[in-house]
Amino acid sequence: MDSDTSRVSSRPSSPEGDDIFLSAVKKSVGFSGAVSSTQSDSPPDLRGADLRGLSCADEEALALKMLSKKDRKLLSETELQSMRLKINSRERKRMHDLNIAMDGLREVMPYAHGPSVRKLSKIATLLLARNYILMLSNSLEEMKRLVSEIYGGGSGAHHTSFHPSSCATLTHAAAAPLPGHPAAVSHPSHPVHHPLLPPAVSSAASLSATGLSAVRPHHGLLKAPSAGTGPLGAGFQHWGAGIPCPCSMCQVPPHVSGMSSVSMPRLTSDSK
DNA sequence: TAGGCCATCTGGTCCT
DNA sequence: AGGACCAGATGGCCTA
Repeated sequence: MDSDTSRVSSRPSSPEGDDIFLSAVKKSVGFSGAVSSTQSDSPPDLRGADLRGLSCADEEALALKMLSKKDRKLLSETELQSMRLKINSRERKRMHDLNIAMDGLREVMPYAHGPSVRKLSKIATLLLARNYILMLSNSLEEMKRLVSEIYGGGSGAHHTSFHPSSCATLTHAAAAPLPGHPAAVSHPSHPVHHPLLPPAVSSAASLSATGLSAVRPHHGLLKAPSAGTGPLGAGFQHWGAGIPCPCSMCQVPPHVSGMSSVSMPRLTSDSK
């Protein structure tokens, strides 16, 4: 009944709730055809033949007229069953909302969005989001530090004077380049790893701590290898495209007041 | 065919 | 009491 992420990237993570609910109702009422045998849609003791046909209003009314002990028990079972359906429906809705939120998270992730790109799995989305947040906050701190270096009255006020040291503390020389950065895209053998990498400060220890190795993002997140756009695709080509790279190589204008003005919408607009 | 990922059901627990 | 949340179980679909 569900479809998987790899089928179509735009696959809705939530199937039609009405259909599922209706099918659940059918199944619960005794519509046992085309239903998986093991998946008990209602407690096994409630799936007796007595409940078949109670979906019909007439038969339900008829059952209400029968006030024997057995039928009262039946009534309570039907109530129990309807309650079960309600609970199941709520749970479905809850999971659907969760999936919607997950889709929203995917949309703002620095990851390719397109028909040829497989949707990130849930665990990959969460791990990527975590590391992306860490990376952004790290870059923000670095940015603040550089700005204070420039305008703080130090001898290194000139733009080029601080580049080597600051850049070294950033990601150019680090093992984990910023996503989309030239240093990052120069590793085609690790197409999807970079977006998942933690900030430059965090090293392999942090990487393993996040369990990223378990995600194995290279194992086919791309349905078809897109050599042109790379793993980040059109949605996140380079920091300079929308998110200024904090290094001086990428020439962040000194008049940029802060990261609050950084055009983050780039991510959302491209992700569409 | 095995493994990964997912949706759904279900019972339990906690909270309001 | 009712709802939200959670985790385990189960089966379907897809890919390597």
